[in-house]
Amino acid sequence: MTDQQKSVMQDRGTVRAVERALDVLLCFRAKDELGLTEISKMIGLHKSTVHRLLATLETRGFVRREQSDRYRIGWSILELTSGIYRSGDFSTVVFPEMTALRDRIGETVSLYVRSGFERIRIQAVEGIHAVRRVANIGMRFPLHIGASGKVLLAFCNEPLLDRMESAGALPNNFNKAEFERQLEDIRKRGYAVTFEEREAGAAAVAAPIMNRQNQVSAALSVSGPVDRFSEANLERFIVACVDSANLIGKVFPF
Amino acid sequence: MTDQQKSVMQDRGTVRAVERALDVLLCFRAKDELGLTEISKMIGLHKSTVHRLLATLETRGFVRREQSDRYRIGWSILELTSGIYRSGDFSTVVFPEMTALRDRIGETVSLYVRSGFERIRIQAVEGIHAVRRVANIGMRFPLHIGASGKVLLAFCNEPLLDRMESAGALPNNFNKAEFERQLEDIRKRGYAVTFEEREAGAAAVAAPIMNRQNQVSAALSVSGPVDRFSEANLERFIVACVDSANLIGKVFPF
DNA sequence: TTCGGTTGTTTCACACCATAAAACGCTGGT
DNA sequence: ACCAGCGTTTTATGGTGTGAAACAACCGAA
Repeated sequence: MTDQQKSVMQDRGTVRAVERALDVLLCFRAKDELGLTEISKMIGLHKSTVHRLLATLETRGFVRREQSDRYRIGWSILELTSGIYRSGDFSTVVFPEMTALRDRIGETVSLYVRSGFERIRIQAVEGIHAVRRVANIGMRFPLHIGASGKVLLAFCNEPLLDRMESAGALPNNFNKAEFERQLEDIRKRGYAVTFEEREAGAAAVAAPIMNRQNQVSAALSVSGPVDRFSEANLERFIVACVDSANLIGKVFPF
Repeated sequence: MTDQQKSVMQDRGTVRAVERALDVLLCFRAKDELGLTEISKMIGLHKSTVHRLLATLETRGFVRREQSDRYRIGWSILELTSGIYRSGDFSTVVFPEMTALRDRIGETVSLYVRSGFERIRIQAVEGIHAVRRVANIGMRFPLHIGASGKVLLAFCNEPLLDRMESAGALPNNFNKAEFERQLEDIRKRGYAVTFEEREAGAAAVAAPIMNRQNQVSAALSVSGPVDRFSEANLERFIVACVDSANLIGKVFPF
């Protein structure tokens, strides 16, 4: 163990073994079936260490093994998610309003929150045109790409963009001045619109959900294929999305 | 630390600190907002220990704090769930078939797997009569109560009931001989029917989903108010449920 | 205001336990 | 038969997780 590692791990007030175990769990974001050696390479730990961590995770149901040598996320994770939306009355207010918005405009409605320098899609209601059900709830995306990311950045009180820059969370050729102008525009309008930014062929409208302290707590977005985001539709989408976001922000105690 | 504790923790091949951290996480099954001292009382650890564990969990996004002193489950949990159904093609086979079954009969369709001495509802499609959306996916129930629990027990190759008995997972006044007869009956019929067993006013039909090794891998259930489980309907429910379970078992590589 | 009783937070010395290397069995491919 | 890769087990070492105690900040009661 190097001196650098030593000095880093000194006095952080955290438990190293636990951090490593959680890192093992987070490996399953990338792939939903992993072998022991595979994991040990991903996080740079010794096989035996990972083995013990996995055994520990298994006793509590956080990982499971299907046949013999392949590990998967365990069912305990599900138990914890069932309570995640219970904050206040997520299921009686937010989800119904998202569904109503989807029914009004027909496109996919998503809800994002910020976590660190990323955003997480914490809930989604599929558009009526959706051919396949993509269950990518929980997925992370960068903050600086996509309508809802920009909304979360634009209405954030702290100088988040600066912190991202100094943390190296932005690409090298990132035009910060231009981006700041975009954010200013979003703040003025009260919503964001993007075309084929995060995904080719896709467009999105996003509006901020503000809490009572007038801080942005989430972003509500409407997204779908660009060809359905015509001039006429776009106006409808914007109005509907902003309205729903305002309504949720008024009612929901984020 | 007592000698008893020492001897217990010897040679388990697991990491104590990690087990404790996971126990902290599992506290959020009972309540979705907890204070530090509250947790420390629940699992019998010192405040400072829990504090360090929570700080560690927070760095990886497994818990979050809303205002200052209240802890909640973090968003990282959501990231892990998104991949949980990806085993094989859960979303393209199992979920559509469950939805189709619901559309055929109108009642709530649930999917359970066994985890230890309990069953977990890993997916559900609400019946058309459902007034409120109950998002209790991930919820645990005993194996010996309810139609799907009995199915999981009946078609389990190992002597699970014996192990439950010796582990004290059964109530004191449990009539094991009678229960064994019920299981034998379920094995003969190929499905289970219960009336007001787990919940007052509710009835359920459940059928096993068998994998290629002819082991039960899950239980599919149809449930609703008893008054809709009349003689005539019941027959339809049973046939439809068994059919869907067979279909899923054939296609899905559990 | 001044208490007492809560919180959550920080510090610190000591014993303990997590660690990684190495050796082990096992399986599958060549 | 061989090798390469896997997961598992064992072991000595010293790093590190631990809980008591002291601390700070809050709240309601007297």
